[in-house]
Amino acid sequence: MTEGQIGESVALRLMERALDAQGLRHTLPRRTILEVVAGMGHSFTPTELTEQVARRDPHIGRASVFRLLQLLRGAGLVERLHSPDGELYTLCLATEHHHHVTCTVCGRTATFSLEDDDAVGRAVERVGYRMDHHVLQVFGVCPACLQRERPPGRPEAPQ
Amino acid sequence: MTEGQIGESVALRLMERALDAQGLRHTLPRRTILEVVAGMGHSFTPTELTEQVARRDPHIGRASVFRLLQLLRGAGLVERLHSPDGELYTLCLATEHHHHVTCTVCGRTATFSLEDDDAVGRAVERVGYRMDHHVLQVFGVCPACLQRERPPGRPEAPQ
DNA sequence: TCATTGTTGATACTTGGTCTCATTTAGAGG
DNA sequence: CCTCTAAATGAGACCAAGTATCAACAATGA
Ligand SMILES: [Zn+2]
Ligand SMILES: [Zn+2]
Ligand SMILES: [Zn+2]
Ligand SMILES: [Zn+2]
Repeated sequence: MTEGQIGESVALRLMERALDAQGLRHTLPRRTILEVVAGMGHSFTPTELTEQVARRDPHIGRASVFRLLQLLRGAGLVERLHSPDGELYTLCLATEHHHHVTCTVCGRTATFSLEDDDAVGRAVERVGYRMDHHVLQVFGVCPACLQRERPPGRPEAPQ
Repeated sequence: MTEGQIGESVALRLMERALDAQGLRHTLPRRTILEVVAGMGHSFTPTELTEQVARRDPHIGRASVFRLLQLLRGAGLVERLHSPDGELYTLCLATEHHHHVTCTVCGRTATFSLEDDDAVGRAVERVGYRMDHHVLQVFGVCPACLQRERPPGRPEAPQ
């Protein structure tokens, strides 16, 4: 079993458990969409998702895909972010608070944590607001794409 | 002259200078849209903006509004953010790096800075990415709305 | 004044997403 | 296994936020 497949089945199990926890029913459309989401190796756009779902079962409606995405977001298992080229959804299984970097070249996403995450809350309180929630979106270039961008033997020109 | 009006004229001047700096022409539609943007006391949705623009000059096309918004974003004078209820644009004149808190009740926006803003870049580097840009969106409740939410004499129930 | 080139508005189109509603189906209880 | 009900579905209309195209128009510089 490849690492990807392990990740997939874990993701699938977690997502199903999250739906169970909300007393939601097991249906075939849900199962299909969940499998597709779990199979996504990286962040995906709604169109990518709906296309892949339609490929497995053209009968499944667009609305159901969005409905499920919303449930998963509510359960904290996928996050939506607003990338320069459209909406991106990312599967996210980590439980402790963290943030995401998304590669603007290939879409690969990594997670990281801040040493002092509460700094935001404190800074906001200083201007009199009560913080509800915060979203930190980071875009950059992943190690693999950096490698490709600056091939060995042709070092980056000094800027 | 009220504080709001001072802010408006400053905003207007800054925005026109930004367009000048790009060698862009002075046109009536642009002027009108700029005035409306400058007159916005808080963050606004595209629909709010287009409605207000249409009220001043129903002849101005939706596309021109979006085109100008894009120019202003490029010049760093307005920021777009993805709020729970739709897109929000915020006029932003400060020059040094900062972030925004948006009140989820009334839309009022405040700015704040982090003591250690580079913490994000460092955290991202630690996972091997090169950071391009980051967006920190904070939503909360502004002092005024907090006041209204918890009126004097009826203290917040201990939770 | 005139020519150039940037800008505009109309219109069509795309993407992301919600709403409604009639039909289907999961799954609980008998 | 059957029955009933509430949940879930898909079709399709609808809406918001943009973008692309393109012919008409207008700001500026010569
Ligand atoms: Zn995550
Ligand atoms: Zn990459
Ligand atoms: Zn700002
Ligand atoms: Zn407020």
